[in-house]
Amino acid sequence: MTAMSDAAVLESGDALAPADLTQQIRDAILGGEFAPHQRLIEADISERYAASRAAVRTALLNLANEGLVERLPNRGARVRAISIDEAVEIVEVRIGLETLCARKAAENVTDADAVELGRLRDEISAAVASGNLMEYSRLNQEMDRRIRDLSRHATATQLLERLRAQSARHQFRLAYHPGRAAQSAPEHIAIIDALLARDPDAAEAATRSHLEGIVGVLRGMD
Amino acid sequence: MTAMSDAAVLESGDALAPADLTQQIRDAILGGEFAPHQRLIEADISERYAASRAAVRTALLNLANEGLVERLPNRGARVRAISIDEAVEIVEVRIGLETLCARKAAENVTDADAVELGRLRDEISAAVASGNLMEYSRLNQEMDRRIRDLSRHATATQLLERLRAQSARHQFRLAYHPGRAAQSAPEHIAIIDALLARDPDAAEAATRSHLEGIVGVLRGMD
DNA sequence: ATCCGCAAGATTGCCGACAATATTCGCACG
DNA sequence: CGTGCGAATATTGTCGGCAATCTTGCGGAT
Repeated sequence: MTAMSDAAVLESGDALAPADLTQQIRDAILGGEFAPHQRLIEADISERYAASRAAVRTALLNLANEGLVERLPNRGARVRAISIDEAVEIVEVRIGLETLCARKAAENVTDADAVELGRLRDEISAAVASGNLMEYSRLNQEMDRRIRDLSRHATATQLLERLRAQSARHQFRLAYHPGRAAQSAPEHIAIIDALLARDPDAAEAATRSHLEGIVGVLRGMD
Repeated sequence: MTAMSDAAVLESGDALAPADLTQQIRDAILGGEFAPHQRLIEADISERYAASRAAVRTALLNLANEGLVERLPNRGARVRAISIDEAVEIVEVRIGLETLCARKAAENVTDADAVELGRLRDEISAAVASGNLMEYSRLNQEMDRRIRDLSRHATATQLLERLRAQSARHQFRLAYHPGRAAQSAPEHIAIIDALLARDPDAAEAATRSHLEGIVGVLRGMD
């Protein structure tokens, strides 16, 4: 029989394993609970989540790998802040990776995939027409994930997922940029159409064009 | 207590810090002392390098981030084996990243850089002419690093360095592929010439052409 | 003879405590 | 009143030991 720990704050009962803890902290960062540049002191987090310091340490190591936090030697971890310049760099890299994926994806579209893509296309149109930005943003992510899956390119997929996590905050801001949806929606439709046509060149061109548009908008943001 | 000669595997007396230990294990993997798929048992490595098991653990975590080892939950770490397919994927990704860097680099070449690049060009020619493959391979790496520096693109640079470490073994085999130097040398020269001409389009084209050649050779290897 | 369960060994995962390092604050000194 | 030095504090880094988990080898039942 284990003694009940009354030090637990949010989680009652059992201590968190590092894997779960990593997810919790990740969500907290992505959700804005931990602000950029905020120091993540192991003891504090340990107490907050009722986990051992070793577990916190492991979790922070994981998140550092993903690029969500940065670790300064002997000076601890803090939430990594992605500057506009870095966000631009990330999108520039995404151009190289996503065009590759788009091209591969276009070669791998099965008839079943085509049906799914067609439905996604309609849902995107509907979301934009009804001005539902939240849904539109979700569908964009869904589409990007679908393309990564179709590409069957593990290396590019892995790198893209890392980059997406890092720039999640900017991605979010972008979605609510005035007039952004109106411009990007046709671009997304164009990418899907290229995939449906099994046309790698068109898929690459549409993807590149879309991402270059994002670079332009990012550069325009303060 | 300053670091002493690190040539010996067994350091008597002093324990190794995780940072140094990471480098030692990295070198051992890249140097072939640890074969692909070989299990890296923490206790064994701990004894071999006279380091604590925690230090070994940290080092293995670092190397897992870099993609040199893979960690199976509750089953330890082993040297990651890069298949030909994966090597092809890596080069495909490198196309996207290195063309980006080449383009940026071409825009950043100063007169001083041009002198250095010219010297590198001559050295490459000389190494090929004299059939010094080892030197040629070294110069290729030197050139790639130079281009990354010139690109001033931290994101792409970081990803490229990871990928290079992962595919070091294939990179090595490639360098000694029959007739490989004769074909790739002109391609490298072309890249340097494009940089010297400050021509981003030419730099991108030359880089892409070069890497696509590597993809072809890799696909031809068993 | 073969297969299944079970115990013994091997190996990683986790934790609390201690040591090392960086930062901050007080205090004497110019 | 500013400045450099040193102690006190805050925080991370490291270690050895124990618990959890996986693998392996053995014995008995069919």
